[in-house]
Amino acid sequence: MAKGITRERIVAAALDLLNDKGMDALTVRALASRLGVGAPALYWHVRNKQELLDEMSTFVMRRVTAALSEIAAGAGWRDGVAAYARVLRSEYLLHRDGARIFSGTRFSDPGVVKAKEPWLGRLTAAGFSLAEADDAIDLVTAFVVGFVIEEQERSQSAGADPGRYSLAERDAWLGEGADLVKAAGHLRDDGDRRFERQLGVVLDGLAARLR
Amino acid sequence: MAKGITRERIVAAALDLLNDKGMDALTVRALASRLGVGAPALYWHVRNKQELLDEMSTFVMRRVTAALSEIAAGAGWRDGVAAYARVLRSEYLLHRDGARIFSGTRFSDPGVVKAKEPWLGRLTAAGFSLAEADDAIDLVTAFVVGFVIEEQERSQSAGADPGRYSLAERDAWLGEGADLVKAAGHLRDDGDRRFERQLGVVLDGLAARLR
DNA sequence: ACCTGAACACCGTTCAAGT
DNA sequence: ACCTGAACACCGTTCAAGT
Repeated sequence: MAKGITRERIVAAALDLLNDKGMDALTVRALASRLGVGAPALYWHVRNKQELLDEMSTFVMRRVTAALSEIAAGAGWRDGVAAYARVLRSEYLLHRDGARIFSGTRFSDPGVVKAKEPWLGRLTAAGFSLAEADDAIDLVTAFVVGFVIEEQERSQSAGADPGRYSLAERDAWLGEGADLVKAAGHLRDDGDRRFERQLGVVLDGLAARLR
Repeated sequence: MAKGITRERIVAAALDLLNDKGMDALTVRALASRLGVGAPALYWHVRNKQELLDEMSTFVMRRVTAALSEIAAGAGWRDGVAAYARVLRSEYLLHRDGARIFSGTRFSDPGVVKAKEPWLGRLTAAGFSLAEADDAIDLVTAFVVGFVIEEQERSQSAGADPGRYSLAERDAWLGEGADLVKAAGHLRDDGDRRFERQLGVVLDGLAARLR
């Protein structure tokens, strides 16, 4: 019953395995056994493990572009860019270590790269030059990637080593001085709010380019 | 002559090996042989490979904080934050896949975290609230991490697969349509200039918070 | 205290052979 | 066309034993 392995089923199972067991446990052998086949069977459908990882990240990015094509048809540039940032973050957050694994990989699907087209159109229509529009998309993408990498690392090592991020232990670990660092740690609120505030700063910076 | 392995020598050799051969070739065995010892010898000085990676990233971040303590004593907040962003980027660029490997890791040295203290002081003195100052540092860090991950991935896969990033091949790969994406690709200039422009946008966004 | 030799339980990948 | 079985050249890590 497990036969009839396809490229899509392999990618889907790989994403499941990643979420279940984490990056280190995402091995060709474990993936194959989850699909009910031997490890060499996968090499009929996929050139090597790197191609599998590329395919996984292409899958995630296709979901991002699909989610975006439904939104933001008539919205202003600011709301549109904000929606892009939120969708990218939430898709990364769906997968363990998503930002680290899926960022900075080459897409096997031209459609994912082409998805930039309407955004460039919207931004230039709003008054940005083409170069500014391209910079804007790259900047927002870079911000989301960096933000979520830190966010996921934090939540993961909090799970593995609870107390490492408790405020009291952190204060003790920091030792003498560093009062502002400690105070800032106590002010720190949840990821959603911090994301929205920092995204707002980026959008304000982009808005400043329109004058 | 190769004896007298220390933690520092191991970390230095690991960074060398990373630059020479890349992430996949950074194995405990290869590192040991470069130091003229057997692989198990390293486990006397380091708990496991993860601890070695943490130590490497702490080393890199110590260089960042050291470089910063020499600059930016009397500079304004904007120049100071810009200097931080540039130093962080250039230290990441010194190591192959530096941004991906060294971002989002836990520091073994409280001193690295404490280095935020003078920055929080400078930003609050300039009129930011403590929460805004903390956000500002995180935002700039996230931007640099995301930017350099993309930058290093691009330069690495350009080295491995030349032509993959040639404009003509890329245009052909994109196929029909996507005229703005293609035009933006042709406008794209070098990393330094793109970094400075995007950093400027972030700084403008932060400046908007001062009113 | 510091390192070696040998071993354990794994990896990704290849390839002849089966159906 | 699709998959198995067996094998190759590796991994990270442990541990008794040496000095």
